[in-house]
Amino acid sequence: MAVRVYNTLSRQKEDFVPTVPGEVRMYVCGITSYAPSHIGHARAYVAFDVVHRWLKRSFRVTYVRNFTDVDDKIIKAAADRGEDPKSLASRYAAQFQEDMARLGCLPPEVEPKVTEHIGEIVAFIERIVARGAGYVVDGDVYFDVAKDPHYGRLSGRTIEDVEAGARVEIDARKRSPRDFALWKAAKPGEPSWPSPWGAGRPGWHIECSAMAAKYLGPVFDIHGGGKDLVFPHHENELAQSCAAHGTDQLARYWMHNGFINLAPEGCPACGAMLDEGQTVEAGQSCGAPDCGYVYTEDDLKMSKSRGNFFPVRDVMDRYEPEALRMFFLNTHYRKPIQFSVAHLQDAERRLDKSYETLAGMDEVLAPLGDEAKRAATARIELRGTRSDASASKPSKPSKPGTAEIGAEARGRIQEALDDDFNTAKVMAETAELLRVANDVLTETEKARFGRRLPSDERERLLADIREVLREAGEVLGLWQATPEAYVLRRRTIRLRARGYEPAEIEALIDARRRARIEKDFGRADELRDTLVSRGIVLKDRKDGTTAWSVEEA
RNA sequence: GGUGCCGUCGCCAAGUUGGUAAGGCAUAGGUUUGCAAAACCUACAUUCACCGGUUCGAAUCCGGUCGGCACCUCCA
Repeated sequence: MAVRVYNTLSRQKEDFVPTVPGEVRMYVCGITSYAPSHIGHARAYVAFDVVHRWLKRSFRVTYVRNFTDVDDKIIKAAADRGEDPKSLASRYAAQFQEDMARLGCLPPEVEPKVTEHIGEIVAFIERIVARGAGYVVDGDVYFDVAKDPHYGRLSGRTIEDVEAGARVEIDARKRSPRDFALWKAAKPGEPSWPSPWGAGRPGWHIECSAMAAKYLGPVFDIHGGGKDLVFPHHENELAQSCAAHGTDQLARYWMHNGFINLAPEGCPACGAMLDEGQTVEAGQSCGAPDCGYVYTEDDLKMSKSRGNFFPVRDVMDRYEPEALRMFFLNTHYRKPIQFSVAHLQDAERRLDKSYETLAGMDEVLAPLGDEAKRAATARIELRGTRSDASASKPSKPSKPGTAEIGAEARGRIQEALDDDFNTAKVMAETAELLRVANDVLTETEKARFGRRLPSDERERLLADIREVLREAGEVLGLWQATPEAYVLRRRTIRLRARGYEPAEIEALIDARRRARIEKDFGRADELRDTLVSRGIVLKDRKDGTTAWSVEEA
């Protein structure tokens, strides 16, 4: 088994064989930095972050993601605010990097900006013109699509299709309506740079070709981006790069992630659509039979169409960033995702629960020290399968004994990741492992194994599972926080949202503890009711201590 | 008009180079608990929008129908 990647160019999964053995060069189109990044950006870069992380385990990876920081939209946004385009663009670029960090995305190896590569871009255009694939009109330079016999191969359109569907205003100066600008002559008041064709700025598309060539060479391994970029952006990049380099391919594998769709104007719980023009208010319940979901303030904000500019940071301020990430990873990267509050809350609950289990495991494993961990690490090793590595047999689902659970899960997770980065499958596997771990932690494993496990076997099993989860988490970019810290932080956030001090809650819990010791259950229940009314959920443990968590306000 | 994608349990969602339907949420029983909560166990799609075809065998391949979405203009 090797890593397999769905290639948009061939419309099928292919074995991943990098051009240079052991090395991967990937380019993913970054953002045009003129506004806060939205959840669609978040989805895309989380998807490629997993690609990055997974390939890094077995290859030396160079991941390049650009910032387009000169462009019509930036110029317009800056003009609207009376701000300098360059400073506006760099402000949003910095903000984007912050957002990505909060989402747990590793920074790419290179994050080039267009304005810092004008020289390379001009040289690139010169090469295209020299090869006869570009032409100059009044200080503009256009790419001559007719010179590319393969044009349309990526998006599956013929040249006729493109012309027939062209809604662009026809520019008589262009030889063909499908020709696109490589270089745009400067207009008054716009940022511009000198060039052989006069002052101007790069057209869209060319920056990616030029910067990819600089950092990755004329032909590299993976080129990625959102599905919307297939046409015209990537189609044009492919055409112009091949023209400039005299090659017939740019990237061996073209990867495109699916879109995020905003929740429809309807019930987030049952999905019942609202009628045209019908509105709901917070507190109103869903009219669908058997639903009765009560709309919250948030639902309305979320479901209200705010176009695509639904900023990630707003979502992350309101919900756990890691939960947003988990929500994305629960769906395969090529599938569309419906964004809704209900789904996000579901992810948040799952994440909280997983961290609680992780915290429980760490509690058991901590006293054992590093030796147990090292032993588990030696048993478990999660890495991508290199095409040049010896083939491993796909593991068949079986009824594994405690010694095999970790290793077999690891095998299935590896297969899932190798199979076009199937994170949804990985999430399912980790859910199983979490269940086994909980089983052992609550000492209810008898039903599963037919016997109570002796403590050394329990510890070994927990260590194995912990190790698989740690490694899977490393690839998914999940569970990177210390479980104990996470649980504490979540509790604090929710407590604050409800306006309670940890100390006053602890005091109530302690009072109840004393009442229980005195077998004054009436008083204990009374205190619990008080706590429950404040959204505090108590979990009495076997050792007499009480764990607690706070429900969402 | 052109191009492409999708339609799997009440909801979310894997599985699509054919071999007999992962996982999560919800729900119903149960174990556990002073009572709870949490956790765990069990149950929950003979069926994959519909119709027809190929095949020993199809959710997976082919044809058609219906439904949804995206792109063709800036977009992750």
